[in-house]
Amino acid sequence: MDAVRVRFAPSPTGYLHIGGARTALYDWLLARKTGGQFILRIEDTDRSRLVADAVQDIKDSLRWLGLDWDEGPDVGGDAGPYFQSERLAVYHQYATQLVQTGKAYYCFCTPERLAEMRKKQEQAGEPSGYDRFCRELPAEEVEKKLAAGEQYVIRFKTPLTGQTKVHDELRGEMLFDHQTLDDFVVLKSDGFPTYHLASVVDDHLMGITHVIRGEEWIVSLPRHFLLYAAFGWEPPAFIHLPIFLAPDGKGKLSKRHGATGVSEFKAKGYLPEALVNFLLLLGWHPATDQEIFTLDEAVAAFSVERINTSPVNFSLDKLDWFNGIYIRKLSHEELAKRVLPFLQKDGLLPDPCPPERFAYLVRLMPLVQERIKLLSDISQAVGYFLREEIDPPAPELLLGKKGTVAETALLLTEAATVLEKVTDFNEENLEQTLRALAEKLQIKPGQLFMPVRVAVTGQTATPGLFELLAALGRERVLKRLKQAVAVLERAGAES
RNA sequence: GGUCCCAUCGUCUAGGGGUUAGGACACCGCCCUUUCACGGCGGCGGCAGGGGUUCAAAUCCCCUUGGGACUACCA
Repeated sequence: MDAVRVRFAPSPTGYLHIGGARTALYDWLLARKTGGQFILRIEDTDRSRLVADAVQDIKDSLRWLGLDWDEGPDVGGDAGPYFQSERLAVYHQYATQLVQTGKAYYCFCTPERLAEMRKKQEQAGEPSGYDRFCRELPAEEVEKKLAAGEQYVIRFKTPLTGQTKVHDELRGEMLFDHQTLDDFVVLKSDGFPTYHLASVVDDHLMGITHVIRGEEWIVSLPRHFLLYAAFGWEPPAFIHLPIFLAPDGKGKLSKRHGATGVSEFKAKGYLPEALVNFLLLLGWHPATDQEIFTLDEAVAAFSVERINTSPVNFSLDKLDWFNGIYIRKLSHEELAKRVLPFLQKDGLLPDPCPPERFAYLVRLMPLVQERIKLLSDISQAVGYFLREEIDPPAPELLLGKKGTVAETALLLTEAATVLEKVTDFNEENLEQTLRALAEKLQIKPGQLFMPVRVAVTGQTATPGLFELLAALGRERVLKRLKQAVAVLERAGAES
C-alpha cells in the first residue's frame, strides 16, 4: 500500500475515550505500516461542550499508549493549524464559496421555529428534518436580513431528487436517497463550522488519504460525499470501525458501564502494552492466530482488509489476562518502576523514594510478579513487606480449618525458636529448618507453614513461604511470630 | 416512526460452497504445589429462524427476527 496520510480527530469534550483510542491505534498502525503520516487534529468547533483539560488528557493518553503523531499540537506541521478553532477563516471562505456557487444558502430560522417544526413533524409522524423554509428566499430579502445583522446559518442545498452512492472500504457501496437527507447546517450562527464542513475541508486541505472513524458516521457519509462533489474534490477512502457496545450488549458503551477513558485505565493499573494489545484485537484479527503483539509486530501484521464490521461487546475479561501477561514480561526493575506510583499513592513508600527502599522493592518483584493482575494490586501484595509492623491477625485466620489454639501457639513458638537460631537467614536454610521442625513435631509441612504464613503476613494467600521469610528478614519474622502467639494466648484465655 | 449498519461458543474471533466448525478469554475439572498465583493437560459451550440456489450452505440470495447507529446551529 502506498504511503498514507491519516488523522485522528477527537473533539475535546472529554477525556480520550477507549473507542477513540482504538481509532487512533488503527490510524497510527496504518501510517506506520505504509511509512505515511499520522496527524492529530483537534476538532474544537463546539464551544458549549468544550472541556478545559480535554486536549491535555488526549495528548497524554495518546503518548502513554505509544501513539506518537507526526503533525499536530506540540509538533506542528505544514498543513496546520491543527486546531479547528484556529481555522475559522478557512471554513468561512469555503462556506461562502458554496453559497456563491448556489450549493448552499443562508438560513435565518430561529431555534424556536426549528423546535416547533420538529414538534409538529413528530406529532404528524413525519420524517424529521429541516423544512427548507429559507431555501428559496429572494436575494433581496437575504441581503436585507444580512444588512440588518440578523443571525444566520449556512445550509447545504441537498438535491431534492436522485441518490448518492457512497463507498466504505469494508462494506463496499451504499446508496442513499436524497429525499431522506435534509439541508444540513455547514456554518453555525456563531461562525463556527459543523463537523461536516470542517472535516471535509480539513481532510482535503491536509491531504488525508484514509479516514478511519466510528461506524456512527456512516449515516453522514452521503452528506460528506455531497460536499466533496460540491467542491469538486476527490473523497478519501473511508473506513468505518464497528462501535463498542456495553458489556451486556445493550447500547453503546458509555460512562455508566465503568471505565471508558484511557486515563481511567491507567489509574486502575493497566499497562499501555496490554491496553493496546487488547484494543488491537477488538475489531481486527490477524491472518494467524497470534494474540500477543508488540506495537512493532502489530505494525507488521496490520491490514485494513482484516478489520471487522460487526459491533463489539466491550468486555474486560481479556484485558485483565493481557495485563497479567505483560506484567510478567517486565524486568524486576521495570516492574518496580511502574508499581512505585501506586505504592506512593497508598502511602507505603515515600515520594521521592530513597534508593535503598527502591532496591528493596525491586527485590520483592520476583515474589509478586506472577500474582498481580493490575499494578494497583501491588499494595495488597507487598504491604506487609513495606510496613514495619502488621495488624495482629485474627485468631481464626491463624488456626485455619482444624488447628486448636494451644497447638498453634506451640507451633509458632517452636518456629520462632528454631528461626532465631538459623545461621544464615536465606531461603534454603529456612526451608530445611522448617521442614525439619515439622518432622520433629510429627505434622505435615503444610500444618506448620500455614500458621507461620498468616502470622508473618496476616494473609493466607502469599508468595512462597521461604522466599517471603527471607525477604522479610529475621527480626520482623520473629517479632510477628511472637505477636501471633500473644494473639492466640489472649484468645485461649478468653474462651 | 424514517434512513443505514450488523448477525459463528457467555465474550473477542478463525473459517467466505465439501472442516469431527479452529483458537483465545472467562468458567469447570485434573496435574504441579506449603497457600495463592504461574504453568501443563482436559472439559463445558456456537453457525438466530425460515425459505430458496446447489449433488453439497455456517459460507451465496431473499424474508423474518434480533441487536445497534443516526435522526441537533454535538461530534
